[in-house]
Amino acid sequence: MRTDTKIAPRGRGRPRKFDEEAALRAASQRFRTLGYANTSLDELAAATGVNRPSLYAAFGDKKALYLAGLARTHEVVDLTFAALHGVNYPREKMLKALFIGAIEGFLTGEHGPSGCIAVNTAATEAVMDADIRTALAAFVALQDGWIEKLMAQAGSADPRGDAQIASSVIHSLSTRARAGTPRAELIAIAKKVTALLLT
Amino acid sequence: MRTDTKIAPRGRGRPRKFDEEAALRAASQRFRTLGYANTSLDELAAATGVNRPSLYAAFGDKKALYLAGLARTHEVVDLTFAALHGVNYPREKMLKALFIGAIEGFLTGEHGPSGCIAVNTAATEAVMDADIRTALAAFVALQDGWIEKLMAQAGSADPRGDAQIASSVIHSLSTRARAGTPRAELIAIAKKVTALLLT
DNA sequence: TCATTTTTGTGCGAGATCGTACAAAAATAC
DNA sequence: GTATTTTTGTACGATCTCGCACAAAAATGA
Repeated sequence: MRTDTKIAPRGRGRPRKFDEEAALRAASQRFRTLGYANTSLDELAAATGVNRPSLYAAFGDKKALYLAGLARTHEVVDLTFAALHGVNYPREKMLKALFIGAIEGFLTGEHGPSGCIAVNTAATEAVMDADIRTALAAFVALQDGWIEKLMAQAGSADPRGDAQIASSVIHSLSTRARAGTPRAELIAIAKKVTALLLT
Repeated sequence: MRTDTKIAPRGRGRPRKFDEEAALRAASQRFRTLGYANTSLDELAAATGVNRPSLYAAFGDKKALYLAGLARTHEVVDLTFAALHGVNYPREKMLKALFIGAIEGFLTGEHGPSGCIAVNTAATEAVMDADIRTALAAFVALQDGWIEKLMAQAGSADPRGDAQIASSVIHSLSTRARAGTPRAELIAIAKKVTALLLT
């Protein structure tokens, strides 16, 4: 993953000192680690290298920044699934790619395994905040839908059912990663589901 | 579920005006809805009817109160699983009891479906807080362990594997409930996994 | 060179939040 | 009746947090 991006010139006034994409990445990372409510704007400013007024100018308030981070994650996940689309994997290899990819992603993080920002931070806010709930639902639907497509492509007899189960287990793998479950156990669970789905 | 409990006399000084169990229930409910970070002590005081100094005297600080709520949930879940232990259900009926029980519980809540306090609020704090991470891991292990026991009792050929999958799907059902997924869809997912586990 | 535009960065103000100090209240023990 | 013990409830201080105001800075356009 490239971390250096250019700062596009924006015409008239004083040029920006920060890259919006990079700032969004850093902010998302912080939100993922700490959760929405635990992440203060001071921390976001420190993490992004952008001070609060500039963050507000660029993204709006805290919630808008969080939603932008969720949307960015949504895009990244979308692209990741799209990359598997059209690749001619049999079901077993496809499932392995999905689970291993998810697990390795969930195990990354600034302060230990951090799982998925949507499953483990958006879900917390979802009950009280309709916007975040909508974004979470869209994220879940995106994952369910893509896996269904991939299962169909790989010749599953029940793509919808297989996708719902695989997707659900991925949600749990995210939560388990945050709980400190070691990689080997996560992989063991993935293998069990894979075997079951292949029967 | 009984909501009225007696206030036991505590010997010497002025008697308590509140029931510790009832206060813990109310506090847990609030934590489950709002998440740990979003729940202020003012809200807890209002929800329990106990003012802050008394809450501190009875439970310690905010985190101790949250952990006490998690522990109480742990006990309740433990008792619920224990009730199914020894009951002579075949696998299908046992799985149905597990999934339906989970789903109906997840759909309750003060402000819409609130899922599971451990999966959807403890997981958020787990990365930064070792105590909460430990409690979450214990909760997950409790559920995995019980379902394994129940699957073995019901004659599963791979109780461990079946339990990991069923337990994982239950985690996802909690998250999906908070995302606003309707009951019918949650039940459909449960049915799909049940069918798969019975093959 | 001078005006215009946009970003930066300091600083602030209103409000929320946590935890506790302290006196009054309500019980028991002697 | 008096002393002792425990809880209650008000009040407070210290800190954090959010969002913005405002002047300085750094670019472009005329």
